[in-house]
Amino acid sequence: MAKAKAKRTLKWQRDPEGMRLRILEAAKQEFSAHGLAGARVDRIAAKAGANKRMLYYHVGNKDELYLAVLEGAYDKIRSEERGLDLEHLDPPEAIRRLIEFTWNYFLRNPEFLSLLQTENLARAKHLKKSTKVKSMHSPFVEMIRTVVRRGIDSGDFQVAVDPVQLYISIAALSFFYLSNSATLSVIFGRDLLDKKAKDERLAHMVGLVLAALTGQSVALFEIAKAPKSRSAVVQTV
Amino acid sequence: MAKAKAKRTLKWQRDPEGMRLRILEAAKQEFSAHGLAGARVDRIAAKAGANKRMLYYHVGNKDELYLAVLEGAYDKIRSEERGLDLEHLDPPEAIRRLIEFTWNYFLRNPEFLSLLQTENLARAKHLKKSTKVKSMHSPFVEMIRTVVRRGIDSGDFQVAVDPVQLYISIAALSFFYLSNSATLSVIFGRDLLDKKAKDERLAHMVGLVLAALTGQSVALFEIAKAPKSRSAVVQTV
DNA sequence: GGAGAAATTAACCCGTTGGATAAATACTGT
DNA sequence: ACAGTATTTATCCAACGGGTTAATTTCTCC
Repeated sequence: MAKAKAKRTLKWQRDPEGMRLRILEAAKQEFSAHGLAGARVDRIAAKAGANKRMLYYHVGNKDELYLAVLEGAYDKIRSEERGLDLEHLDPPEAIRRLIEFTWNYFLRNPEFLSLLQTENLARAKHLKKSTKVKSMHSPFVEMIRTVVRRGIDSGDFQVAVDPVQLYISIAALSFFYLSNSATLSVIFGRDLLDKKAKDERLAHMVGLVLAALTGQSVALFEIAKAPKSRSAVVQTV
Repeated sequence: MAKAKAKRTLKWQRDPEGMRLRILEAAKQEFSAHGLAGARVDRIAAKAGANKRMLYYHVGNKDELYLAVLEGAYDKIRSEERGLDLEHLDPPEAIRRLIEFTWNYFLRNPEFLSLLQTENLARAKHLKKSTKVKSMHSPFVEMIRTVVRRGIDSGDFQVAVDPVQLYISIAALSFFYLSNSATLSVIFGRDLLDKKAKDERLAHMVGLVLAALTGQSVALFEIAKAPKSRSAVVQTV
């Protein structure tokens, strides 16, 4: 019989790279769903369609696996941010885009939020060991610093802000809302994740930050576009 | 011999209430330090100076213990907030005080942050079971709503904001900074918890929120008190 | 086509951990 | 003072979970 063809039913196939990816993906799911201590090595193996031994063979023990996942997560968001191209937008638009990107990225990648929470619960014990992660953030900070400086020079922004401080605030507004939506929804008795609530939140955040930077609180919220002079405009809810 | 006096060395004393408190305190420490899955029942017992059996006798199993801790945490912050007395301050001052209180409360009670993170990792599974917690938040929201309304009527605030949205933003700015300070300090390469950094953060947050509400970005940052007309003022860093 | 390396499976090991059982000790009211 | 109950201690254990060892199968290159 032709050798290339009916190779019979092999019990398994070799696929080191694919296996490694499946393991990391499964681990990401598991760690973000259950935290570091709550994660189960057996579940990761099962989810990856692999034998538990494979985790140790391809990545390492539980902690190393976790760090690999974490590094991958940072890698992904920073690389997407690099494509934002804020240089060619006028400063207020650049800030708006950064906020919108951050918000949407967090929405699309809830595991990223969970992983960060988990790592902070561990006081960044693992991240501190990583050499990769430390180096990839200064370009990002410079990107924001440039936007701020341009905004001041153009007169769009009233006050210079430390770019790190600004980025932390932008991230905070999205991060806290989303990562704590479960408890917040319970205590405030409303679903913070339905369509309408999410739209309102984005508008609120953009308004808050841009108003503070530009001093133009009329443009604060989108619905405040055509108000009757200076009297207050009530935001949706 | 006098009975009240030399009662000899008792092997142990009864103290149900004290024991319960010590257990809850120890559990708070343990859960906030290690998360739900990472917490060890034996460690809690040891830390409480008790026998493991006592946890089950006085509170319940691990999950019930955890919920009791969580409820206690919410209870404490809401009760302190009730003493803020925002009604008698003019609106911008009231907001400033709320921000400062929130910031300082989180600083003084880091376990509260950890507990919330842990509970959100669990998607509020436990909190949903709690009947106590749900009821104690509407007064708080009303308190903020009143401040906002007063600010609009007085002309201090330019735009009406949903009080829940506003509170979430205020909490977010402090919460994220503090709860994620470990990873943020690593990736940005500076210690976000030293004295100077904390002072700057508080000023930044107050400036951000008040500028957005009042539209007075000149008063944004404390150091921007005496700027040379409308040109930009560089914030500390 | 087959030897040796790479990848994967299967089975096991052993400390840990949440929880339970039973016995001992301290109070309280009478 | 003592009986009965509330509180606490002393052990125990079965399941779990991370990690390891050893055998099996597939692939590659000569």
